[in-house]
Amino acid sequence: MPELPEVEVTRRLLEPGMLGRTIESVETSADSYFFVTPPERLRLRLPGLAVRDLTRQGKYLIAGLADGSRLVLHLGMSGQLFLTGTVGIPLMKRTVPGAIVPSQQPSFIGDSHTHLCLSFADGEPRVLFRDVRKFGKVQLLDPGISSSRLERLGVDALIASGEDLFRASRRRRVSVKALLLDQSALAGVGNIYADEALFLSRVTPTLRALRLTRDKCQRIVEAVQAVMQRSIASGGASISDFYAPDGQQGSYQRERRVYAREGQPCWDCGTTIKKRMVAQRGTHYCPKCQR
DNA sequence: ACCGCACCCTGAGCGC
DNA sequence: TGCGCTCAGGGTGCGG
Repeated sequence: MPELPEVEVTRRLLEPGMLGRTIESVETSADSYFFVTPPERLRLRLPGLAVRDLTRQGKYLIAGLADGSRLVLHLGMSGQLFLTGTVGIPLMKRTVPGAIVPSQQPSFIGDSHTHLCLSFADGEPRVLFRDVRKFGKVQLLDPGISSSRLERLGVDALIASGEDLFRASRRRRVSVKALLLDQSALAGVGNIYADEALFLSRVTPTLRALRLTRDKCQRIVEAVQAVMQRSIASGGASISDFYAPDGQQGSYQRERRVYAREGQPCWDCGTTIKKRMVAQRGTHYCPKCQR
């Protein structure tokens, strides 16, 4: 689900519900590989810490805490972050029990897919982290400790230059599609925006990275940023089930030109949009516009 | 160093 | 209705 634009939309809506607030208690589901930091440790360490800032690096959200530690969150494929209380949270077809009537709380808010609940000293709202497939991650970094996950990331896609992509493409025999999905090249591009940006810049997904010119890299990065900025402005892409922390869905899916449009006509030339596997991912493109 | 692949997990949609 | 199969917007770790 979530690529850079969805994570940024999440960050913007979550920020006012976290900034300056002191965590009072932490509830978690049972330990699983969702927890890079074991849940007992989160329950022990987080209470008493205020949230200093909420930043984003690629698809990662990072809450800076008062003692200098950082809570790193990744949404994986199906992760959702919610603020309780606002509207009653749409979770697939259900609503989180207790999201609307907090007083009826049992000990744990949310459903069986809710893995983390942060409660704050000043009351509602709480922050819920739900993730059906558990490909998401939560990790607490002690003050001054770095994370190999974050260190591996390339320049954030929103601020990258054509030259950044060009440098990352040298001596890479992989397809340009694979290069865009590589988080150490540009951070934040996923399958949807890779396909959309390649369409917009008229580049075939299978083109070898080492054959890219500076000029083409420039066009691709401009296209990546154009589709991402546009998506952020429209609340992200809710193609299957992205919900922002306030329960709202985005509308970027209505603007997509190729992703999940196989068999439909290209908006520009009318040619049928094709889908094939590139870099082990479903890849959508217009065979006439992109070559 | 780089590359492709298996794998982590659950749910939806499809054909039979 | 139900079964089994495939696929899904991500990332890591492994062997070649």
